[in-house]
Amino acid sequence: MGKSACCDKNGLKKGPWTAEEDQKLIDYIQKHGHGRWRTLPKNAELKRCGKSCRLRWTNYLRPDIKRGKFSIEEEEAIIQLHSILGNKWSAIASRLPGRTDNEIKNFWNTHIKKRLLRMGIDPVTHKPRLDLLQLYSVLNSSLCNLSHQINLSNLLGIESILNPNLATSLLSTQSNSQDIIPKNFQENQLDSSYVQNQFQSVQPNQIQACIDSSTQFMNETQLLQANLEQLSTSQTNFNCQNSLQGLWQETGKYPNMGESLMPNCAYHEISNQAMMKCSFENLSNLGFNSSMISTPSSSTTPLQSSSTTYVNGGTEDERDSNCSNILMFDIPSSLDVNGLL
DNA sequence: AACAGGGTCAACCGCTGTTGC
DNA sequence: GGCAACAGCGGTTGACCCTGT
Repeated sequence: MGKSACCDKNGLKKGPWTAEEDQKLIDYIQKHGHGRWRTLPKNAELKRCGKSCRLRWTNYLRPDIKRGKFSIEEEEAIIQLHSILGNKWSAIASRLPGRTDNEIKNFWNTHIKKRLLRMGIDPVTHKPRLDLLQLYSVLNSSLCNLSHQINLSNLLGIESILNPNLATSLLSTQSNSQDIIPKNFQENQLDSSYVQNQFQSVQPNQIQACIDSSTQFMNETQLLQANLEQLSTSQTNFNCQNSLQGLWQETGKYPNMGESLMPNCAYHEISNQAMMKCSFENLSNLGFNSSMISTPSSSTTPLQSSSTTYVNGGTEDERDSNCSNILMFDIPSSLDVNGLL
């Protein structure tokens, strides 16, 4: 369908450019400037279509192109810009000097997208993946049925550390479902096979009800993120910050984190996942079969004493590891963690 | 050494938006 | 307003490279 490719006409060349072709194009553009791409190939004695010449110039030959690996700052900027602009690669590229839309698009598809997926974040919405949320909802629903045996305040063990509102809200959600908050954690160890049976018996209307409560849960995580911000003692100073702030002012839109957040380039979405991780790990502590509970990072890294989260790692693995570090909550040593968990 | 599988990225394709007549 | 030419964008492809077996 549609018109035929321009290069099909007149036996124009396709495929990789040779050094000779590159030189011809560079020489011509240096002499005459770019533009009028349609007539450029003929004038430059190139057997290419204008489109191909434009692409070669803008994506590869342009003198102001910055080549090489993306820095962490650039990566953070891309993630943030993508959360605002979506797949508007040219708009994103215009805010990253020296990078082309094609380069950013490729980098997104080959690196960032996969990393976000690994972290349980939907690369389209920049929120925790719906399937994980639904899993949480279903588990939550199962917990509704089992509420006589579950100490939900223990389930939300991080509440007192991070955001009492979150737990309070969830608890009230639970009590709206006629839940009763039991008294003591020792009584509440779950038999995983029993939970699995409950899991299978969940009705669609129960699932919907709990998806609704999960929506509230997500809203509350935004408050949680604000608290996490306060916990962080080191603010990362990214080059993109001014650019992003300008963009936020232009669009009036913050990167889906909730208006209460201060704009900076820290990866706020982490907090959503961190919340899920905590919830899942607490579920694990309650005896859920690990095969039922997929945590973004299954390791049980010890709680960190430092609250600095930004590490300028180099390799892919290191960056993943850094993300994992960000997920770790900072627990003051004065707190009795064992008591909370 | 040979092969398979996966990752990367330059280049292409098809579509849409803009401009000029 | 309608049309054609052109520029630009985002999605996709395929050649190449690397790594593991």
